[in-house]
Amino acid sequence: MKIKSSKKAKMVDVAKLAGVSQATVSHVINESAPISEEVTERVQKVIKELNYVPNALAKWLKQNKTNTIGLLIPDIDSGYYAEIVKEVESTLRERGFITFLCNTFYDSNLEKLYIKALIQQSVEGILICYGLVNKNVYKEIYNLGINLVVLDDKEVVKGVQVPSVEVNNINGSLLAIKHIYNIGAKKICFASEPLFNRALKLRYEGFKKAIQEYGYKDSDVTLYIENNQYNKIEMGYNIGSQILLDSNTDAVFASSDNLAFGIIKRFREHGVNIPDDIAIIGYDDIPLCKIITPTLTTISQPKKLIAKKGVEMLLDVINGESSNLYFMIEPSLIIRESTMKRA
Amino acid sequence: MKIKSSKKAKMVDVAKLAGVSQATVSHVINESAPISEEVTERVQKVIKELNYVPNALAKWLKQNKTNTIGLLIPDIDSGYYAEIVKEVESTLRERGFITFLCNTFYDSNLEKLYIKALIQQSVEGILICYGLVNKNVYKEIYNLGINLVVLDDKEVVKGVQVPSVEVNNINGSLLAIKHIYNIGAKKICFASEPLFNRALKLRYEGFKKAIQEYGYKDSDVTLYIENNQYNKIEMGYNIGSQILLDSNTDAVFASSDNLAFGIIKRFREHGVNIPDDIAIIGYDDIPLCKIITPTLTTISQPKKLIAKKGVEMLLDVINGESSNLYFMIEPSLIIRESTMKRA
DNA sequence: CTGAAAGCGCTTACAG
DNA sequence: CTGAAAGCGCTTACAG
Repeated sequence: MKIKSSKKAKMVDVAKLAGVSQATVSHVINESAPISEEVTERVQKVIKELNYVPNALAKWLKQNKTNTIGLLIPDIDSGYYAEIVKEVESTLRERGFITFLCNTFYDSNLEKLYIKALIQQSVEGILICYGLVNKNVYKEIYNLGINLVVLDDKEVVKGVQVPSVEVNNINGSLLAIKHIYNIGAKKICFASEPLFNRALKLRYEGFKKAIQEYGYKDSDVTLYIENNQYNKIEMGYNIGSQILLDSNTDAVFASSDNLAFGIIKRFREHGVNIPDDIAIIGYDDIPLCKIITPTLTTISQPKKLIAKKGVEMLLDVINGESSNLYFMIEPSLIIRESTMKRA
Repeated sequence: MKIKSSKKAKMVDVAKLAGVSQATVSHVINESAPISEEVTERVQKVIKELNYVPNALAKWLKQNKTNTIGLLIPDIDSGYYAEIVKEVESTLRERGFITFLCNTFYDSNLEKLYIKALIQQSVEGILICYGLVNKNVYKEIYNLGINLVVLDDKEVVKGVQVPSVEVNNINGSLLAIKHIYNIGAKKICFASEPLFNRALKLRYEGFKKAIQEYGYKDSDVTLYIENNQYNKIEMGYNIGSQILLDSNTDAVFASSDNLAFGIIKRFREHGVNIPDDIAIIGYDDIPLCKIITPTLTTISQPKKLIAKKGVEMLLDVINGESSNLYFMIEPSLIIRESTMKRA
């Protein structure tokens, strides 16, 4: 679409054509003063005529306020974060904020780049939906006095806790292993991508705690933890073949649904019957769990609640309200076909 | 994180503390004049000391340039758009642009709201990744002289074609039906969400053209086109049960992969063997096609190429370069298990 | 190599 | 109910 030759109208152009001052135009637009009906109509007519659109940059600069929030996610292409984003955006929109979404790919350089850009754009606050790869960035944000809330992480900067919302990952693993125990699995395993963040570490901690609690001996437990970070489904696919080499596994606990999907794909290719030969349970409860064959038993993260709480906390921080700066949410077990033995 | 009590430093603060003029600080930061090494170092030291971050709003206002681009997608929670977004963002970043991502949910009000917000924020251009629900908005954007490129749509505003990139949807359907014909399907059907946009309409057109070309009689063809727009997988799930009522269908052509997934889910629940009882082919080639059971034969959209072409075209429009304002990309057939009969 | 000054397009006390 | 004027935090010719 070609740029029209006519220049963009400014507020002063509207004022001139309407025969009023610029201040009056501003008041009409923002309803910030009681302008007479006659003048109001005249101004509005000119605004339409000139296709006038206020320049938000100028407004924000003057007001020292932008009503914008930065949102950092690691991977747009994950059902989990997609749901969080939707909820965060709509909640913020209701509260009059615009969201700037940034996708970091877990790349430490991109994390820095985006946060710098957001700060330069004078966002009112930043909501980070995962534990940053580069923990130093928390300190940088702190030093600049930027309002910040983090989901799924817990950090202390200079003795001050970063406001955060977490799901109880320890209990998530406990729920998973309890279920596996209840369906009678004797030989079990824990499959995970590298434990590069707090959530994954805690799931592993919870797993270790759970096997003690349910009396699994070390010889009945195998760990498959990848060394390198890459596509989760592929990681699962590779782990799947390792599991098959240990022919006596009864149940797999995967640290994420996507990992479980990869494992399932491998099992399926080798004619392994799920759950009769091997049961499998995931983590996250992304929408796909209901679509896959077999449908996937998993630990549900209350994503809407996480998002809502995070937004609430951030708005409190912005408004200087001293609310709780930490909130823990409990996960739950969703039982589906992948652990429902027929016999 | 609490707001630190110290105020944010401005350029003038840096200037004072470094004992130079504001202009000099600006030149150091932007390397816009040959400042002596000694002064440069002094200024940079103060910048660090004060944690100074330039205010982009002020800069952009003065320069009348933002290096930002608005990106509109209808649904972040779709593998298709997620891939497009990734490619668009990274391509734009290489070219020095920041992307503002907006998720419209196919909601005509949100479309307007976001576009207005983007224009007020003075983006250099807008890239829309789907046919807008509200076609009038194209005209509004045109009237404001905003640089625009659209993917997967083709519109003319006031006699001027909106710059756009399309995939050849007619040929996509031809490829699909040709394949269905080749595997020997006699009774076939076309399943689709409502034909609310150009891409879906063209896929339907292509389907009609294809059945003629391959000699299917009307009595061998059934249409399942939903009346209401809702979750695609659920739509597919519902269409799936309708297809099963017509017990003699040999092959299904679904207008999107997600729709196909819903159909597959229903078939599976009823013990229908895919592809031996009924073959199925989707459209889009989202990553999930390789994961699902059975893996899904589909028409591949070259998403990276679409994204790259779109960005390229938008940058051309912004720079006033008179490139081609329309580009058509050819789809291809990806054969997987869902149409690979064993016998 | 460095600085004084105008100006980007708005908002907002304040005066009348 | 309306307007004159200062100022938000930068950039950029221009002068020296």
